[in-house]
Amino acid sequence: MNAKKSKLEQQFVSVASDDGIQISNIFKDIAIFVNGLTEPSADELRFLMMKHGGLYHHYYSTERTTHVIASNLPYSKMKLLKSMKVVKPQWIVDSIEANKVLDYRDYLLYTSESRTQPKLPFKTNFTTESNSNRWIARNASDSNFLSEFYNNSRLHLISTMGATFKEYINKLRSSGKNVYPGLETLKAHVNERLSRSTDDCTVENCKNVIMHIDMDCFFVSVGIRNRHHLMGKPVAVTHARGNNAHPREGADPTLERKLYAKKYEEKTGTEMRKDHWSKSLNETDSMAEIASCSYEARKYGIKNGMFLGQALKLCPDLKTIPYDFEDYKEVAFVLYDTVAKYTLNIEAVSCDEMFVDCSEILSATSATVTEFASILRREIKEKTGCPCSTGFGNNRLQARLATKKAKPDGQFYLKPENVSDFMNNIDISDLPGVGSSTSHKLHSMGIRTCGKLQALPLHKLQSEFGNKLGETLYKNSRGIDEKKLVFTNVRKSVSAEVNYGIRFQNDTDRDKFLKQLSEEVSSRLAEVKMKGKCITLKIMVRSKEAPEETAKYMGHGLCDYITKSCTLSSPVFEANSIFREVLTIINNLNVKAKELRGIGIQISRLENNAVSNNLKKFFDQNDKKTLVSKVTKTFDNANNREKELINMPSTSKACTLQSDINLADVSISQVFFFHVRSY
DNA sequence: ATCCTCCCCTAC
DNA sequence: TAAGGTAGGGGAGGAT
Ligand SMILES: Nc1ccn([C@H]2C[C@H](O)[C@@H](COP(=O)(O)OP(=O)(O)OP(=O)(O)O)O2)c(=O)n1
Ligand SMILES: [Mg+2]
Ligand SMILES: [Mg+2]
Repeated sequence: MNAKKSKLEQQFVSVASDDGIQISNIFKDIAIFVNGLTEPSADELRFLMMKHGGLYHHYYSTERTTHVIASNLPYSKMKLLKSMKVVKPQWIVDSIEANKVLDYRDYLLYTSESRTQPKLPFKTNFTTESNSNRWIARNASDSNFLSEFYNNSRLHLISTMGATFKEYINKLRSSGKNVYPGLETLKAHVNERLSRSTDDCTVENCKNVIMHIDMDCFFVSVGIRNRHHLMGKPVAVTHARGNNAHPREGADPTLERKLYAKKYEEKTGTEMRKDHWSKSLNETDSMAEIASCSYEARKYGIKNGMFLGQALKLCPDLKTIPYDFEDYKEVAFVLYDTVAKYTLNIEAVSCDEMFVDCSEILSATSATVTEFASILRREIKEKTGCPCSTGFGNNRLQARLATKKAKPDGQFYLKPENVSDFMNNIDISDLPGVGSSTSHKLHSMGIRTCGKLQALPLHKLQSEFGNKLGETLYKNSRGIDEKKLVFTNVRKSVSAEVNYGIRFQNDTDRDKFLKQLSEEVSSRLAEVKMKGKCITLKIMVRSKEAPEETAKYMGHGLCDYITKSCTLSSPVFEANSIFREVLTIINNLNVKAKELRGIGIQISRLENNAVSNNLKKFFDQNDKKTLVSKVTKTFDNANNREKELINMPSTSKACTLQSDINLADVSISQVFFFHVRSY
């Protein structure tokens, strides 16, 4: 491959120097870096740039590279390059044809959800392969679909943010220099107080006080900060603004819901009571999901995850507001940073939620639970403008249930002597681990509260729900939870899946998407410096009885789920290796491309793919001459980069580096450079 | 016994 | 129109 490439390069070089003619100077202020496979190829682009007065960078430089050229950029890589102009290669070709530099903005690889970049209208008549970048991707056959989708998927956002904060806590804890400025402020406050509430904890039982903290209707709270007229009103965050669905030929919400219910009955032998689709919708009712709804909206029975159409039936007055992904991130970081001022004994649960072991905070400051909760909540509200609630108890279960009681904008300490009474009235579906399936089973046994649940003997619960869940139900119903907080998180799998917009006409489109997804997973593995032995392909296939057109626009509809995995003798992270395996799997499954409604790739049995391992491999696989030349080539670039990097916090530094590494495709030499420099 | 694969369930 | 992701716990049943 390398040999082939250099031969090509020589050809171009010799052609260029042979005739020595520069055709034009249109690219005189342009310097490109080509990422990944493109059409025209990188070598051809290099040749074209040379002929038209432009520069071609073998390595990406933030200072000097003006444009990144790519046909496909894994989304996770693209995110790191948000500030760069990532442009389709056609820009170069068309510019040469026009003999002037065309507006690169017409050739941007992706469209963003950002408000500053208005989306161009969709024109059905003119969509072609070569200019499809001008229009918004409608389904997974479009090459832009994946990034378009991830840019707008709130579930993708909360998943990646969850992972981000688990990693964030890991990093803060392992950085060693742990200072807790919050403890001093708390102490000062304690010294000023007039009297200690008797209705609170004493020094002895400060041990093992667990706090659970969670933002109140997170996305809504963030969104209404600057929408004063919506405060105190029923509000929901969703993509749709009202019941405005376009009717589509063959789409039948009533039929699909009936089939869904039928399938459910066949499986469970009981009637479906799915909250989120319990009302019949007509074809213009919105099937956009509500990510979060205000407490005023909840009074009407509206819930997170419900279709907007159904919510509007419950409350026609419901106001909807759009997403603001950047703001959610900002607020979430403030939440975590604020708690981290007091302790790093934090188990990150999600972007708006965590468990905290408060034993050290309370014993170090002699603050009461109530004092700490008030101060912490006030601080978070002052900094973010958003309310949160806290619950305290002797274990994570009690803390979580206390939060539930405290909401919204409140705090509650479930003291040991009150646990027994408190549990009696707790609804079984409030227990963590009890979702729709388990609660439905319990309901059909006539059990709705933990008090009732306590009457069932352990063996009965275990035979009904399995050993583990049975035991958990038995203990949790009594307020017992032996699970410890987990402060350092270890990844066990990495995956990327898309079950929206999957519509393929043929295997070629299917395979193109599968390749992009492989690149996405590979890029995520690289981000966390991991590789894995087990590759799993997950697909959703239209159920036989389901109509081809789904009730929800581009939704998956009623599906059968299939997963198939293969285990390799040695772990991999390269996109090609992953693609090869999933392609084999999908070809053996004999599922028609047109019937696919969802695709996912998961890598498990992970091992570290640490820099030092790569370095070692790099040394093993290259002779001395190659090593020296590769490292020298990146020296200049890396030297410039370091100036920018030096002021960054270590996490961003690692990210930026990682993006360079992926981008430049010179992983080892660049890492080598920094590795050596940092010691 | 223990492990592996293919599920199902749950939480955000 | 709409953006139904992602990670982990765990069970059934077959292979070792
Ligand atoms: N089905 C869901 C559930 C949650 N979320 C997002 C939006 C929520 O705001 C955020 C946090 O989830 P929570 O379960 O904490 O719910 P809220 O914060 O919205 O409300 P609560 O006050 O009950 O915590 O995650 C989502 O998009 N879809
Ligand atoms: Mg919340
Ligand atoms: Mg939450």
